[in-house]
Amino acid sequence: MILENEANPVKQPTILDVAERAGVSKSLVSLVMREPERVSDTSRAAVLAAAEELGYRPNAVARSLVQRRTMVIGVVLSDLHNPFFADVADGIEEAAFQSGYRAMLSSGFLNPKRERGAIDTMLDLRVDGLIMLGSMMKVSKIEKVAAALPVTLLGRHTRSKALDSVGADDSAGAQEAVDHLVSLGHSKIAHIHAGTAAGAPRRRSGYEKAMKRHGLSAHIRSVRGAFTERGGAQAMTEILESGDVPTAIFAPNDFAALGAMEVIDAGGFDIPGDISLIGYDDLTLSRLPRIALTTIGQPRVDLGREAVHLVLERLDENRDSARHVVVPPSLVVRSTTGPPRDDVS
Amino acid sequence: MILENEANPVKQPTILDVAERAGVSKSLVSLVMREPERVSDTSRAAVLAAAEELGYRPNAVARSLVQRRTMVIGVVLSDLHNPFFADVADGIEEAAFQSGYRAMLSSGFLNPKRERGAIDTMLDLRVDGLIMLGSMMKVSKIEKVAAALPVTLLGRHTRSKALDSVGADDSAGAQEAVDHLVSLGHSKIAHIHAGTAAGAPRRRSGYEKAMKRHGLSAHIRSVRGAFTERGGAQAMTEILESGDVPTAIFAPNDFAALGAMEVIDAGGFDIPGDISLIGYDDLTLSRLPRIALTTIGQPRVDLGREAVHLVLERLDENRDSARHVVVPPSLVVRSTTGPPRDDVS
DNA sequence: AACGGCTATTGGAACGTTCCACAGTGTTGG
DNA sequence: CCAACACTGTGGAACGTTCCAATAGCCGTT
Repeated sequence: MILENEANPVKQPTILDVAERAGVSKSLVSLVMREPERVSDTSRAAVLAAAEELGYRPNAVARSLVQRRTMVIGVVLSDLHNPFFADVADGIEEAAFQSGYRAMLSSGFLNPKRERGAIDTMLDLRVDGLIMLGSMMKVSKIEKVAAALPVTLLGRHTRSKALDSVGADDSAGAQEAVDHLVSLGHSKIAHIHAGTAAGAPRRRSGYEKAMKRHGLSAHIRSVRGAFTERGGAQAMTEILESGDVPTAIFAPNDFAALGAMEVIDAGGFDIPGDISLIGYDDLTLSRLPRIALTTIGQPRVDLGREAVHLVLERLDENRDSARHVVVPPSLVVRSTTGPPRDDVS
Repeated sequence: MILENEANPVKQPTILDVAERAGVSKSLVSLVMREPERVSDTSRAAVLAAAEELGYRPNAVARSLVQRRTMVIGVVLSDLHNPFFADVADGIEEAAFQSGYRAMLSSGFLNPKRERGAIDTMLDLRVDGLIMLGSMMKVSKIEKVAAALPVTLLGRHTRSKALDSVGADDSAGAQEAVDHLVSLGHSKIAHIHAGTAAGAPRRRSGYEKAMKRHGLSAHIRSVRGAFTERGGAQAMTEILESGDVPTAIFAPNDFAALGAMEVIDAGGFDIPGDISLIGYDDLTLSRLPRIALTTIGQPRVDLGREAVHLVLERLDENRDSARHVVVPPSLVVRSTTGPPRDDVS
């Protein structure tokens, strides 16, 4: 008895095995797999039967080699834990599948070095296009990657000539947030900003623009925070300790809003009685009843779909100039916003 | 002027281009890429310089074809949104990378058909091994896949002879939950169970076992719920409406606990004053101060690492019998559990 | 009877690597 | 001074497909 010493449990059948069994040439088997209608009924049946019996499965590696296409779109997410990206990835997988492509994901672990590694892996595997979700790398580095294949940046704005991008209109979203608060009667509306992080500057300028539009320039107040729970908490602490407490807070995203919420709760203030709070992103957890955060939602699945289209335009329609797509966000009203206590303060 | 009509922005250089430029054979270039120390200093320098100038990057597709190995471990997650899987995936990527492999993720969208599609993609791409996170497919179908490559099931128990598995000890975790409640003085402890869903039966039997061990057989009470917010809410509603309200609830997971929490809150009961609540899984959101759920945590990153090792044992060490690894869970105490109001009821 | 035009099928080259047997070229030691 | 051996480097086969030009067979037309 001879022991099988292969690492692989079973050697998989190749197109030649199928051809031999069906009594035809390998070319015909290949044709049956790709364009069955172009083969005679008898041959097709024989090939299909042989393939079935052997459990044949075309080797995508070999196919990719000769076609110089993998039909795979690589997706590098900066953070697997961010539920926002999960929704976007859904849209990406969906759209890719419908166009005959498949999506493969890899995580960057919120770390530019590891993100670089993830990209290299994708490049080695010769994916046909790349979508970067919330990348933390420098645009100039990403542009170098874009010289080799179509790259779309998602959730981050750029004016790059080499790169496509798709994102929500952060300025418009911020203005919607302010409009909502003003319509409730607020005027002392403070903003926690997240510095120069992706999307943060536009949210801040949208806030300022809307405040001016409502004649509230005097009340503009931006406090430095970050896109994290901690950043939101620190900024909120600073605001409370200043003694001058606004009636409403516009946080740069939901995580920061959550941090602010904790500090407001701990300070003995009521939300929204004393302070209204609005976030940005509409995380899944923001709709939990105990949280019930009013926020600005982004059309996540659409974002994913749009990103795939941008890649495919370059791949299948030879577009070679950059496109930057902007989609509108929308307000989601829940329980953390309401009219200020003293309408006439 | 001739227009470049290629779909690919730039044709990537091959090993032959590098060889020509460096004035050596392709074999030598290959050797420099794989075992640089076996090449003379001058040749190595020449090859490296040529590769650098050309921006050469070995084609993993071609390499995989000849080596019949892709050095990729496929990970099929049943749901990208489940933060539990995100942590596990971290462990997987980490461990795979350290062993020279790379992990590629794909989502099954909580749908057995699409999960099947994700697996087929992985199989076509000839990944070397497969890890399934919280799969929704029948074990018998997965066993067929396991005939072609090493497969590890994570977060789901099986006694399969063809498949490896790794999971936390759900029975032990459930017992820890009960032990904790009993040590606080509870005796009327009800359990919301999730039927036959993955892991649910063991959590239920662990609950019953612990109750018996504490001489509380008379108080055993399992109400049908599910692994979702909604399922938890429905079961909790049923419990409250029964008139016989226990002093503590052990939910089958954190999502269900969240649902129960909403119903308890809405019913005007205090947590943990009137009712203590304990979940299972330790989701990231469970540690938000407004939630602060006491729960049973699983060593997620370790689970991921262990899954990779199981795959690699088959791949690199030729193991061919199934292994089922169980890791112990641990209690995480937060604010939803406390002593019952009337210690002497 | 020869030919043109179909349709169905085939063999071989190509894709970009790795792997292996082998060929030079010194160097060492008997 | 030559056999043995390291050390470097090379050419060709192989991996499993797709693609393309070529062929075989058949039918109808002149």
